[in-house]
Amino acid sequence: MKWSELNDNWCPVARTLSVVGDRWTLLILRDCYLGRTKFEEFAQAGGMTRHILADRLKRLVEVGILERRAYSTAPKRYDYVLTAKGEELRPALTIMKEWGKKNLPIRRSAVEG
Amino acid sequence: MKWSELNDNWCPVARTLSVVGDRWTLLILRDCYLGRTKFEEFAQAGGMTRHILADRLKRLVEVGILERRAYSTAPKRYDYVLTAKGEELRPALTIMKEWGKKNLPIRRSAVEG
DNA sequence: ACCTAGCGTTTCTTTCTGGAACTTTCCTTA
DNA sequence: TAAGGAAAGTTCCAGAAAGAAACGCTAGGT
Repeated sequence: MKWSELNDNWCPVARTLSVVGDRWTLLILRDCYLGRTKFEEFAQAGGMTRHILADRLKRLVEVGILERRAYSTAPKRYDYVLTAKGEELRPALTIMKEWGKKNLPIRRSAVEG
Repeated sequence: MKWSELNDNWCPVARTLSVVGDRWTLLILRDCYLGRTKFEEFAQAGGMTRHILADRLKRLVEVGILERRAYSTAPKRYDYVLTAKGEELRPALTIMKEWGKKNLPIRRSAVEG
């Protein structure tokens, strides 16, 4: 089965994962929940390449999790803000945060957010 | 940043995703929550190739989300069962299930689990 | 005129994934 | 006792996706 065929899967979990289930998308969402909205912010904080970032943002907008909003007209600039739909996924990330804190402690440094 | 560098990231969400954040791992977990335990069951239900499945199962065992347990010694056979650690991620999948049901309705058929 | 910021896009190389057959170890059935 | 099958992986190859890093575009600052 191809990843793209998952969006009509019988299982709602599979359909959700067809949208947010890849390596970087959930990390972008985390950044959104932390208040980031701009391309450059995601690019610097997220760690993925700009290439991938542009692609994932487009997909998140298409599916209605983020909204692409012009915040400046003179030099055309857009940022990305969470929609209500996007907010509904926040609890899932919260669970992952707690799980990571508890089960995957950092070895190199003790800093934690 | 490479995916593998994520396991010592400052962010607990990132660390969690370094373990379960890829295309198929969460789908394997879904199967676990549905009661599947055997390699062949995952292979048939999940839709991923056996290749990838073997790799992901190994990783889930290494990190302690699943336990590889011999259920037959004569022909050596193993199955994979959730640990307590693994059970703790169930709520995240539940949220994704609900989100998918609500926000990504099926177009082709009306069957739903 | 030149530099910088913001938001992507392009190119090239490396890594990962999909598909399908193959292996190994036993068990069953004829 | 030979044939066939089941379970749990492995191996091989072609094609898709990701990483790195530079390039492009628009517009404002100096």
